[in-house]
Amino acid sequence: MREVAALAGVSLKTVSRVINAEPGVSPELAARVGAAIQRLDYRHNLWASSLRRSNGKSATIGLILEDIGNPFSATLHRAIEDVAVKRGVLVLAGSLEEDEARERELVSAFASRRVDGLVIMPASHDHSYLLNERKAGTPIVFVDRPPAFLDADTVLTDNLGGARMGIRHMVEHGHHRIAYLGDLQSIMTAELRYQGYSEEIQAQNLALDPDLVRLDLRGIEHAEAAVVELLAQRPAPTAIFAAQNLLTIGACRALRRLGLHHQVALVGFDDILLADLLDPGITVMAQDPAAMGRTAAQLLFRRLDGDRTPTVHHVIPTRLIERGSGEIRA
Amino acid sequence: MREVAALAGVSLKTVSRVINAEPGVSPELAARVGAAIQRLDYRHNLWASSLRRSNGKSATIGLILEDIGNPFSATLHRAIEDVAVKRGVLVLAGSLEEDEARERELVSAFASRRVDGLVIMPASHDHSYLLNERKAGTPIVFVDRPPAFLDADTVLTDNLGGARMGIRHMVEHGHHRIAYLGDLQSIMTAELRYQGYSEEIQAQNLALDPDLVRLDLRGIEHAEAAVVELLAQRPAPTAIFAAQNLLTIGACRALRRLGLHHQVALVGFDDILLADLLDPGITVMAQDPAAMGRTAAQLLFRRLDGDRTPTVHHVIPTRLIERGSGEIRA
DNA sequence: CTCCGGGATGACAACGTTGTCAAAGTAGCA
DNA sequence: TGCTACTTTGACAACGTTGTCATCCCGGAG
Repeated sequence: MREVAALAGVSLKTVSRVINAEPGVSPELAARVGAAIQRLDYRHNLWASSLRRSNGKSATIGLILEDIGNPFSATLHRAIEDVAVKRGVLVLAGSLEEDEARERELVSAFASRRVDGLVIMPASHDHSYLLNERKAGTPIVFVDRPPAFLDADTVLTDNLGGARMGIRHMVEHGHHRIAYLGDLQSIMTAELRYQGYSEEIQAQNLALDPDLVRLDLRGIEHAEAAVVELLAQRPAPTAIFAAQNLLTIGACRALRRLGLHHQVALVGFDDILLADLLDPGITVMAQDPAAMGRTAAQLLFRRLDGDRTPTVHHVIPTRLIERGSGEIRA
Repeated sequence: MREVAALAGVSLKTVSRVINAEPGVSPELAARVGAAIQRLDYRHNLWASSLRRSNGKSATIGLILEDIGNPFSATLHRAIEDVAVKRGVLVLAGSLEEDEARERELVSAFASRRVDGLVIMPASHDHSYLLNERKAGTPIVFVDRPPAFLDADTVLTDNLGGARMGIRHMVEHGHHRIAYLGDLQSIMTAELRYQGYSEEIQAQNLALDPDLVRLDLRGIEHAEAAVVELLAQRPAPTAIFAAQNLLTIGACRALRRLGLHHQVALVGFDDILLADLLDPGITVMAQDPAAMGRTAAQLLFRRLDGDRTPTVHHVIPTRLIERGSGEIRA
């Protein structure tokens, strides 16, 4: 900037004025400064600028996701970016992989970079450590999973309601023995989905049979094995509710392997790309990560704009997509 | 930091020394400073620090992708993150959506944030504008698509070779009339895949029939319509090569709709989640976005570490995954 | 002619940090 | 005792920018 000022024969401050389009610079000087900027291909230093400015905004927000690479997180990320670009804000993102320590590391890395706000899909179960950040004025929005020991804005999928709806759908198709495949119970969303399953089973006056339930499954292979086991029981379940993406795929694989994919009903939680090309298509309770991201980002920016109203808890509904596998009758 | 110094009863500089773990601070003072840092929950300001430091590293890199939300980009992003975390580096990412202007905006936004390096999956066709960044010492690596009018490190999929292998595979299964579905020819990778198709067709002494080729298709619906058209011709093609993800899905849908999915062979470029659950499974030439991301990140960090050797061009091979649809005989 | 008002411009300090260098303290040795 | 050598600590400037305030210049009114 000093060089630009020298080349244009003006003071530093005038260059600053031109860059920030402040009023009160004669057109002639502005042109000279503009030319100098071009010639030296000068780049404004946003950090120095935000360091000096009183309110010190960095036009950057931090995003903490379970895994940037998985489709759910990636769609969420993209939706947040779409809201952010409109305000010239960039997004720093990091993956957790269910690692609580990593969560704190990332928050701390974001804090040293003075992000304006934080969107978190948490892995840990105590967020009181975030009190400092909030005291420093950084708004925080939780997505997909709620905060613990901290009151903060939240955007969640209707896990409990979605699971109940999925179970009800199968009951309506005549099923009484519905097996359940669940992810790690330590994950709040997994717990809620299981709660939805058991509530709905009981609401329908069915027996909650522990032999039909497989929890803490990680990944496709585990689910596949679990389904083979479940179907070997007598009486065998006539329907399966898979409470997560990969578990649905595993269940699907197992059913095909056993040649039962036209006999045993299957409903999955969370949509799967291509699920409509299969035969039968896989019926799912679809989440809406794009809506979640959009909502979370809008909430965050409202807070950044000074909204000090009490914390808000959004619940994004799930949608039943009937494709065949969930409509197989008992 | 001033407050920390006051509370600990030491000078600013001593606090700075403790934070950066510089040698020559007595353990007693270090402990006092540590306690003060805890008590005031002081946060180091990385930008002020990198502003002052001579080499001024921001421990942040910029990543420009076609669409953070699509599985290919997301996997690449994740692979880059995995390399970056090991060095305590964070990743800023943005989506292009094939918008050349947006590409320059993003580069400029990254530049004002003083990122240490840039990984770009470009949309534009002239990258001479990046010369400034490079002159400023920012290493740049291109992924998936090569730079134009700029010599820079590159990590590409073997598009031409992959397409040739896919075509050869179908020829070996007795096909002579192989249709081609291609994305926008303006995209370099699409052009290369088409070139692979035509080279291999000619190398096999087959006729390159323009009636079998549909280029500039965007998305599932277009591909679906194109396949219906292609198969209405007489003589009809006996095999289809879909040169991109969504086009493969579109082709698959069309074949199912026509009831020809067991008669007409199909090979897609780029793998599809769940492709093995379909009947027949979809044979693809799989790219390896994780390897591309890893390679690109390693390259970038080598440059950041001072590697000044001539530019490098990595080609990541594709892999043929046989699942059934590509092995249907003519 | 002086004086006032207002627009254009610049000098300077400050944001939070670290590199440089000097000062102060301690120990060892002749 | 006086000197050196070394360790520990702090004062100060500087990184690139902007907020504050002073200065300068010009035209118009008294």
